[in-house]
Amino acid sequence: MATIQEIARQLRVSVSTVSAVVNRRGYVSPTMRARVEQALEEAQYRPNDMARGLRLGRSRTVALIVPDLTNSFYARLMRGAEDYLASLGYRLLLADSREEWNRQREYLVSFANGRTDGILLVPCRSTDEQLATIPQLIGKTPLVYVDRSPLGPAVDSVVADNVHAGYAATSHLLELGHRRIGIVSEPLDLLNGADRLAGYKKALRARRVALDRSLIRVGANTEDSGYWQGLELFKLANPPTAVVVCNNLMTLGLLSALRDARLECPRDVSVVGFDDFEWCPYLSPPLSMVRVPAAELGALAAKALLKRLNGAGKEARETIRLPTQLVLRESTATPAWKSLAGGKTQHRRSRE
Amino acid sequence: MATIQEIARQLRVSVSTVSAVVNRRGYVSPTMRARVEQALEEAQYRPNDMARGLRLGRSRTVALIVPDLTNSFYARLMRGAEDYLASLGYRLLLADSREEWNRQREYLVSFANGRTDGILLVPCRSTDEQLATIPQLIGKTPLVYVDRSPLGPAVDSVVADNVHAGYAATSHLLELGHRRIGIVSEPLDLLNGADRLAGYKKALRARRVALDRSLIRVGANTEDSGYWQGLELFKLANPPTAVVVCNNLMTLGLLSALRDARLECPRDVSVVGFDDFEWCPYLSPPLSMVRVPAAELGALAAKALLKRLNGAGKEARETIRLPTQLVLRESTATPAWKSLAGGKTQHRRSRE
DNA sequence: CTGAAAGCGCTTACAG
DNA sequence: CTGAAAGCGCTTACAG
Repeated sequence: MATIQEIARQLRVSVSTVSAVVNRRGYVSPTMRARVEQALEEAQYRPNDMARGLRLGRSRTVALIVPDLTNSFYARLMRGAEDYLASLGYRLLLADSREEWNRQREYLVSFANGRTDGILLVPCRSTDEQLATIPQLIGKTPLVYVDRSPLGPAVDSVVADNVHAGYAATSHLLELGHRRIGIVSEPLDLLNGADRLAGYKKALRARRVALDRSLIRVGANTEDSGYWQGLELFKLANPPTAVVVCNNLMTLGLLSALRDARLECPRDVSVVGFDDFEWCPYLSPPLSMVRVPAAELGALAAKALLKRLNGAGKEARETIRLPTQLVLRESTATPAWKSLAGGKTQHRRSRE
Repeated sequence: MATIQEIARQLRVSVSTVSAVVNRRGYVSPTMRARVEQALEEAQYRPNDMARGLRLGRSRTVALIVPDLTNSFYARLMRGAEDYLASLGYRLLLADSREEWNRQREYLVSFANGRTDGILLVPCRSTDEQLATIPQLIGKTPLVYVDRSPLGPAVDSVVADNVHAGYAATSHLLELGHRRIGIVSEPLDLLNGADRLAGYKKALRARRVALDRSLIRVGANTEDSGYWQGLELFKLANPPTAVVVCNNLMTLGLLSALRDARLECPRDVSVVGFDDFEWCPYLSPPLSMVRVPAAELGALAAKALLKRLNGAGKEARETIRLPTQLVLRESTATPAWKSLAGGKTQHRRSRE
């Protein structure tokens, strides 16, 4: 592949001149420019970004690490980040940690060594000790946490308002008349999970509904765990008439559990899931879901990172918290005992 | 960030020695090694991959460009590639062309300029002229086409056996007794689309069912186009009793069309979709789908690329074609006219 | 076994 | 306006 040197030698001009026309900077006489451009074209010249990056000390490249790229929530988050970055001439490198600390560690090191300008991280589940090693792994590469953030305040992060999301989902069920409301929570070592559960508790408290610990199940964010935790809930002596499920894969699992327990949704049990996505209206029944603004999360995180890159980097770290939205479809309804007793019509939303 | 030079100076040894211990190559006396390792540790040394890549002329990095990362089919393909590459110490860079030629072009150039070792490409829809410019865009960076391949034979590619997939889906419907079978095809400028349609025609021919052009609708791979093409089919004077839909998003759209046409699946119309994925069993009805081995596609493409990288690169280009699988659920059944006439029980599969 | 030096391809003051 | 030269951080023959 042709280099600037070769082009310069061939044309008997200096490399600075060739470099100037390649980068459209500095003055080059029109005739000179034309000659160089033609030579570049003929030689099929392509700048070597590694050399350029080495010289410049930056690559206009940002990395994003997510815990599961097959989960459309993260795919949309990625897209939000990419669109924002592309509009400013930055490239996005993507990686999937598979919720495994070792993979995440390797990616962090790899991106830091590759001298990526900055890193966007949806951290995988990890212990406090692991989290504490992150700064050391990445050296001085700027980092912004997205969607999930560690508990310490000294980081930049962009997350959803999970407390309010949990509160809103639970309140909706309470308003329909449900009093025994179960929750399949995310792991509590994830701040998101803890916050959503806190919102649930807050909603019960606001309505003066006593907290029943047997209705709180902590899942592992997988379809399987949604299934098993759901079954536990349904075989309780006094089972819930409604369930909040804090992640989309677990919602899927809970649907299976419902089926295997011969329960019908929403007739027997109402369900509110988390992380709405394109297929939800087509599920059976169409699911009421909390929509978390994935693309905005990605875009704002990218924005915060670039700000950190360009600013002196001395401003205080900040956490941005985005509102969520409750999308009602057909998986939530007035509880059976109430519609029987009170004769109220069953609460349903049209499909759209 | 500390450099090898700095470490060497500080220790009063040569850079070669430091480099040798960093890379665990060549002989360094144990005491020397220990001293260097400690200094490296203290200085929090991280090798600069750009410098290394510039010097070595390779980066152990491969790029993958897909047309839609929010489509779980491509997410799984990506995962297959990543797993294979990681096992051999290669990194994967991901990009999403959004089915837009301009984005794809920029990524190709960017990866080529970044001196990525090789590129895996699921090409976006493009004209023959656009396709013809690809070699020029990427210079001599090795390229393997995945899932979709251009028509010329002079490329490496790993694709599904789409002719047979279309044949199997259609044959299944024919065996159930359907004779008016519609198809919502992918765009025909995509070889995949053309092949799946060819398989459909082949199946009809094998059963001596006359081809009815009004039953063939060409969609655009979007949910919207699945919806509209589906409606066209259903409002035919003589509508189909079954439909093959050649892509997962279009299948989604067709489900909406069915609903809006007040048709029930599979009672009124049977449906076989393409690109099975995790939520299909939960859809209403659970969908019978052609499963394309996305992860294998990704892994084998990565393998073919590495072979090209390491081999002298002189072997003939080759196309690898993977078999698909028909997954039967509840969206396909004996046609109504037949169950009425023949008194046969309706053909159903359990949900599993 | 260890050190001095060249060179990967580029950009950018600094002269002329 | 254009050219000669240094240097980004690394690896690797080549001497010693």
